[in-house]
Amino acid sequence: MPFTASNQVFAMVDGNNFYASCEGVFQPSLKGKPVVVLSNNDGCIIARSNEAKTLGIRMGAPFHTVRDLIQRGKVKVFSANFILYGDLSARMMHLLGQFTPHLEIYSIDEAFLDLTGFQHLGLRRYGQDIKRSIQQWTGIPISVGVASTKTLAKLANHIAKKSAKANGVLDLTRPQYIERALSLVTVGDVWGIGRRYGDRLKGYGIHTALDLSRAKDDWLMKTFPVSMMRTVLELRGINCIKLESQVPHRKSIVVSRSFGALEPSLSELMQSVAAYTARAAERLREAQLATSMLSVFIRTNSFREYLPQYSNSALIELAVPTQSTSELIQAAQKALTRIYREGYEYHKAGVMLLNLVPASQIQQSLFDTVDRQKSERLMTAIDQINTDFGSGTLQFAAEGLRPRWRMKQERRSPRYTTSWEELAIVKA
DNA sequence: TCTGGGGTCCTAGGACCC
DNA sequence: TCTGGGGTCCTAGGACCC
Repeated sequence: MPFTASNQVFAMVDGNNFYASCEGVFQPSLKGKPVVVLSNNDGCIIARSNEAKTLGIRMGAPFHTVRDLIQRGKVKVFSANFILYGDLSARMMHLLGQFTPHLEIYSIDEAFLDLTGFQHLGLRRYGQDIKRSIQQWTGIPISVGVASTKTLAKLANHIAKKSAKANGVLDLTRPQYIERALSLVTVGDVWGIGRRYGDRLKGYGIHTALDLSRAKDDWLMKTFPVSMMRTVLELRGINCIKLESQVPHRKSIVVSRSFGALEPSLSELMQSVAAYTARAAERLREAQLATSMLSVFIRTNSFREYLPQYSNSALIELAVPTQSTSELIQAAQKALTRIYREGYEYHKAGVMLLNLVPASQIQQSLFDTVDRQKSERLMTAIDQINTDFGSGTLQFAAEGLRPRWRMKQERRSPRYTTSWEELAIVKA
């Protein structure tokens, strides 16, 4: 018996074309029109409405390579507006929480729901209820996949989104349907199998999720990392990946940006690194964490093979975990001077905070020269002002004023839900 | 001209120690 | 000059996810 019945029931819910759908929530005139959303720096396509997909605009395509398609197809183009998407996401997750005792928020637009014990309600009907509710209260269309493991729920969701018959909801808990479903899904579309493993598997004659579920265990174990075996067991209905409703605290915080066409000078690199550090430190305090290790990296544009290439990073350890922006900016600038070399066109820089610990665990060191309590009060005050009066109201001098290197965002929609200046205007 | 950003996990291999 | 095995820890790089 390849497919084990399990009592567990998971639903995987995600927003269809989430970012593009978010743009449509406050602009009903976009309905039925092709819409795309661009990455930071307006670099490439990160979301497409169904109509934009039909035009042949590929996910991840650099903006400039699809400019023609976009003009011909009269596609509406937006710069990413993550504040808006985050807010709509929070509303969606809040509603989903009312449908389950255990919710795992997996990404900005995806969640797993524990529906174990809900079978008597009719899982398909329950899924339709969820879908209707989210559509009604947020305006976001979603898809729902239901199955006995998270990997199968993902797969059910994948089919639900594509099949007209499913109408956005697929219940895959009954074993007799699983084989057929697995045969419909390309191996590369299975959760946990990416491009590389997908190609390798095809090389071995494994083309569908069904083929993969039938592969030999010992061969899998010696050919791939253990994560592959987990995926295969999950496809067979054996639970290996638990629902995580209590998210463990994150292990790293990264803030990085590319500079686009600009070639920053050393002083501009210094400013940008200071600004990224300040942003990372804000997120650190928001999560009530502290860091004792900071890494800075810079690199040239690897797409331009004809130019001299350079990429390096430097790690700075701090004696005591800290949340202080000024302390971190000092460390970051020290790291940058270590790795900076003249004569290169830098394309990207970033700051990583590592070794994160709960802020409550910070212990004063004997050799500590910083007055931590004073620094903490200052940071709290700065964060509060920036929350109340808008991000960037107060900033550190090291970040520079009106810098050239700030990213391009020429087509951002208003922050309808989070900014007083940008509320939707209703004409009656 | 123009190619995102932010995460996690796993493994291999080196350094080091006994 | 050649010669051992085993354990731990760390890091870099590769793979995956959204």
